Amino acid sequence: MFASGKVVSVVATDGSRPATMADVARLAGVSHQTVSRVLNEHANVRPATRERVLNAIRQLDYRRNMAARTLVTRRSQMLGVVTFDTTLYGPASTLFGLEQAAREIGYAVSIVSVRRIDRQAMAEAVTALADQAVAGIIVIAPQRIAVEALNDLRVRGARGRIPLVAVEGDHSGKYPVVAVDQNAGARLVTNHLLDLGHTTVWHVAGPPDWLEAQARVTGWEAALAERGAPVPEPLTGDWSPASGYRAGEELAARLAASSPGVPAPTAVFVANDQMALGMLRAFHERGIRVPEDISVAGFDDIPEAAYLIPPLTTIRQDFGEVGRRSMSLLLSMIDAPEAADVPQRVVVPPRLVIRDSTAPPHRSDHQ
Amino acid sequence: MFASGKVVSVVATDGSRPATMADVARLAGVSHQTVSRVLNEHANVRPATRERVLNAIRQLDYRRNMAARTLVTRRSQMLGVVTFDTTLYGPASTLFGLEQAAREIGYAVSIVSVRRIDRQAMAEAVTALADQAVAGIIVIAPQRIAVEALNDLRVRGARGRIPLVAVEGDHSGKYPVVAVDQNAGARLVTNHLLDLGHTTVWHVAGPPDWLEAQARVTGWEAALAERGAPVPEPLTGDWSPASGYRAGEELAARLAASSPGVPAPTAVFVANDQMALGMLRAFHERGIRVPEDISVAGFDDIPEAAYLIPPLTTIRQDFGEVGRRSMSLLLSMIDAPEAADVPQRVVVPPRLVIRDSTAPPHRSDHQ
DNA sequence: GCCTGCTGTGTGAGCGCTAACATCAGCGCA
DNA sequence: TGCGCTGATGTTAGCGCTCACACAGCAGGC
Repeated sequence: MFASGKVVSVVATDGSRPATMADVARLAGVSHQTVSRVLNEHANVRPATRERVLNAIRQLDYRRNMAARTLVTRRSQMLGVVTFDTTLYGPASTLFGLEQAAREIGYAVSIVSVRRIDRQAMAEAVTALADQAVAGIIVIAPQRIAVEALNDLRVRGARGRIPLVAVEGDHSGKYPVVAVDQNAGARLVTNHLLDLGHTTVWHVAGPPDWLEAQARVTGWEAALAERGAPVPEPLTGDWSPASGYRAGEELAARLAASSPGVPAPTAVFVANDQMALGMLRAFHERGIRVPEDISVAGFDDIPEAAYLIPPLTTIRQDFGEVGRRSMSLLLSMIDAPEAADVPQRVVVPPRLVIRDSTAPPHRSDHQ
Repeated sequence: MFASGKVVSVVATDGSRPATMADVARLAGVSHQTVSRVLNEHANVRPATRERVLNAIRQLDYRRNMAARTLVTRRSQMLGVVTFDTTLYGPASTLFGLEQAAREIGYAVSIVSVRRIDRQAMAEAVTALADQAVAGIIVIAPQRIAVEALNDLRVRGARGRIPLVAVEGDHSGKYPVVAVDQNAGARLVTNHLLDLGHTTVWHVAGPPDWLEAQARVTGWEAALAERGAPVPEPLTGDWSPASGYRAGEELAARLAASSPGVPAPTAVFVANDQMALGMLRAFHERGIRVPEDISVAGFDDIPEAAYLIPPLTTIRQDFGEVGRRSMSLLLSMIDAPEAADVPQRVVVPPRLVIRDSTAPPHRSDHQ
């Protein structure tokens, strides 16, 4: 009888006002308060009464008015997400995972994407969310400045402090962090290359103000140091294919200029797949073969990675998992605002994906 | 005196409840209604009074309670976005543009990303947004089923019909559409290849249930027909690099099997860049040179396109512009709900980006 | 018989805002 | 002088919900 036929009616069946709690109460022959109790799953409602109310709700196609609820509880069934650039693969995937997880537990998601990250932009973003009385906030804050801005904020809503979780930041701040273990990922690739027999591994880092970029540098250095391998001066890019291309040119020059005294690079760990992609082209144009002349490894495992020329060895980050974990962390903070047992750092392990862009060094040419 | 020092205080300065309109009214020595009038920019408030109110607002760090406002106006300052897969380059970029545009005009954005698109998922997504009393909805609905589901919906909120704009859909529906002209884009590439001297152009299409995929097929066919070129049977992929790789294998087989009677393909228009990327690798592995042996063109102009091997000729879609345009269209519908002069279709022109993956056919081998 | 305590339900107030109406001073004009 | 008009402001009544409390009914204990 209801919701039949082709037309799906959202909210109201006829042309009139949507049903209110009072309408439901009248139809079920109870008070509006009893309807509220049923909706909020309070105890102490007789099963028979509950059934009558539920029937009335179905019959009237009743939907609770969120605004009224928010007004009195001072908290909406909404979560806020502050993100930096939803076009980048990492943030986009995290956002996607976040949204899925939120909706499963009955929260809507309001997003604010900031163009530049600074104190003011961060304050504005968080204020906009506080205005909506969000129950909690997740900040995808991969840059140092974002974490600093966050620490200066006193995030208050109509109901006191708003729980906040940072994603992909570091642990220096006041807020719990959920992140993929960048350091471990960097060690993983570096050790993989070392294991293949390379004397050392070069590195193309991401922008220095990105925490992830720095963690990858640190992990790479540590792995090298542990094995007693020399630590070359890292090159720096900006995550873009263009910057990877430029780094490739530079490495190519070093390859050409190598001599017995100045050994040629035989392996590079590039801080993300897009830069690795640019580097691959730079090498290709110069007739430098990957992995025969030089091994190249990336980070992220973008969908394209498996189809580059050659298929790219890289580190896979499970962004969906990051989204889910941060959501459940946030939820525990919302439910128990003062609990001390909230983990301050949740780490998602990365995984090494070996493809064809890495191989043992070629021992024929120079030394 | 205010907002000084390092700590940015959001919403409230001290530990008490946030200020209400009544607090502001008291401090300014007026009624709360006058405060409301100032806030809503009503006429008939004396400049001196307005100043006093504004000062009080600043002094108390007052922020209007959205929930209360929404409750009485039956409409929130929020826009809803339904999107399919925020991980894909197109939807992600559109979402980004959308959010920027929305915030500039003072709207918050609530997103719902659906995993699979069908009537029920669509109805749920839209219902969730209606529950939040969004002022308008934008649906990024690139698939046929999405448009159909939309047409079956009667999108009603607490305040009657909610304005809705579809992005990247087609025009068969009840709702205005904003989209890049896929057909024109396909013609652009096809003609470019024909102009280079190719006898005909092969095509790798996207999934048949995607409207964009179909529009690209149509445009390609039309361009071929106009020039009297033969229309080869199109191959089909699923947007992924893997499917592009498989299409590449198939074309490679045709190249190998070509004879004077069965001419070899010399040019392919691939329906998106990711598939083109997969195809490039398939060709590379088989020693088929691009563009010497075969020209390859893509669609989208993803950030990687310029750094593929070889750099990819493709069609650039301005997703940011799509976002901005749909936002302003939606806004005009919100402001004038019954206006008949709302455009039913806004088309954003695509642009041909010529790089190195396309060239005149090599007239040496067969033929 | 009465008190106590529990369960199930109803009543009333009020969250912070806007919309509609009410009020009132000041002015022009017959 | 009185009338109506306008501009500036105040007053009142909700929007639809949840919270705190009231209260009835019934069991159990003494």
